[in-house]
Amino acid sequence: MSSEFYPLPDAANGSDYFLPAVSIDNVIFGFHQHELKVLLLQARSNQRWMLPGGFILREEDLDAAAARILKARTGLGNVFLQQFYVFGSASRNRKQHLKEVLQTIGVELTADSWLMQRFITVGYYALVNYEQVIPQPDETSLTCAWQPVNNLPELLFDHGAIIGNALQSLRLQLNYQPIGYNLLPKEFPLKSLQAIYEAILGRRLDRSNFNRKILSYGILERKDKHFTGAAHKAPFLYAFREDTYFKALENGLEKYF
Amino acid sequence: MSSEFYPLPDAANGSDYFLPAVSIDNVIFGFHQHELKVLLLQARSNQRWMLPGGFILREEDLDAAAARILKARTGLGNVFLQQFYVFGSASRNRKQHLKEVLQTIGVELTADSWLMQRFITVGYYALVNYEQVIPQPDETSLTCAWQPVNNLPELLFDHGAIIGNALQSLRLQLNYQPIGYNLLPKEFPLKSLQAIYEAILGRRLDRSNFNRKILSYGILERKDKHFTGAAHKAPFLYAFREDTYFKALENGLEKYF
DNA sequence: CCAAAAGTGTTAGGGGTACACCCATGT
DNA sequence: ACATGGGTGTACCCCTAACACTTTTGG
Repeated sequence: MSSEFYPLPDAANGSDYFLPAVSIDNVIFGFHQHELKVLLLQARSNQRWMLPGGFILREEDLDAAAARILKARTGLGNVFLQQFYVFGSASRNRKQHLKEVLQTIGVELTADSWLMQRFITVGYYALVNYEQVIPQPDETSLTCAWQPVNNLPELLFDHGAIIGNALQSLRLQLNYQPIGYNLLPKEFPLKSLQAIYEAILGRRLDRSNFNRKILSYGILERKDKHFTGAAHKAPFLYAFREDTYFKALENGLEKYF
Repeated sequence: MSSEFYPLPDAANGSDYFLPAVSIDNVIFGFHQHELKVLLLQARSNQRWMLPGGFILREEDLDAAAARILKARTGLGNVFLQQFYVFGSASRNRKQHLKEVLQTIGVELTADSWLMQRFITVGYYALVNYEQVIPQPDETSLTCAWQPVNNLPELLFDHGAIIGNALQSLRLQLNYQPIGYNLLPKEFPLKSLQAIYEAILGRRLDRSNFNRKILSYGILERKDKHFTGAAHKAPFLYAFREDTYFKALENGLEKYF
């Protein structure tokens, strides 16, 4: 939880708008320059980074709330969004930070505010196309920006642990989720897809074997060659064949990775 | 949510004791007579079955709440308990049922009761040793009893879907969780372990290959033979070697199943 | 002796891994 | 021509699946 205040509740009666005691935090993954990145917000009050989060409207599905919060920071709708864990430790403490954050937008919190009670937060991870995202900071944030997963800045609260947990879940579900489909543009070279798998798995894969494996399942369609201007063979571009891809995911690709 | 009312809240001020709007439901798996079973409660008010559930104390860790709720129904502490999903649809509707349930213990709910608002519920699954459980119904229930996973009675709310979801999660995590260790007594024949894997996976496994595979990793220790009195060769009993077993699980047994 | 289940062995096939090799491209 | 990276081929190894055979037990 942290930054999704639309409609902006006044601190005293936010519980008229939102489910009390529950928040959502989104771990939004993008892929750029052969690196896996996460979209983060930087707090105005103390320059620390945090996950884009928010609350659930009184009569809103949990998934819909996560999608609304994601849309507010990225502008994107209809993206792949997956719940992965609930963080419910009683010692999750955001009180001091919340006070400071809300002061920057001129809101004073009293000790009995609905925001000052203990919260549990539901973690969602999203896979989005980096190029389509227009990061939008909220009122309490300096910036909204991509940060490399392998070199994260220091994070507020337990947000560092939440990202680690998201990555681990992503790894476990790798063969059941449309990883590349969401992270890549429509057409892409195999090398990019391989780089994504390598970034998520955290280890190198053999190029030759990767190509054979991924092509063997018939989920990709070969398009034209792509001339980058580099001094080597131009790679073919590929696109996912939606019909076979989603059918294949139902049974998992575990035989392939 | 449903049946864990200790300390019993009065309907008006339960939110003084509990986190509002969040509940827990436990899917408790046991193994008996070659069958996977789930521990359920039968409501006094309408004879329908449901999952044992409850609420989270104001300053209680989520995991601790799930453990407390499990202990109230089974008498067991220190068991394997794993969060698997949050059910957060806005249309999860328990209002009518809650009214009826609480009437059976003489509590009248008003429309503005904390219990009458929308709840999201966190699903946990537990693996327990069937023989150690002493099922304990709560005040609103006729009985607390084991039901076979493959032949469940009709369930209240979305509890049927929750059990299905728990099973699916269990399948996915099969190679990372100490399945047999929690479901079986200290010593057991390989056949029992195989039956558990078959029940969870929903398909038959080859006996010969299963034995070779499971033994190849050195997580089992052979004990004495067990004479059942049946007219065939007496099987060896085995016990988990805790040292190697838990080390092996960290990396997963995926090469083995 | 027989039936049933445990224990052990064997074989064929497939897929993963680790390479080697050739091809296309722009400098 | 050459360096770079793409595309393709291959051989070895291990695992899996399927099934056969032997051993033990009580009827």
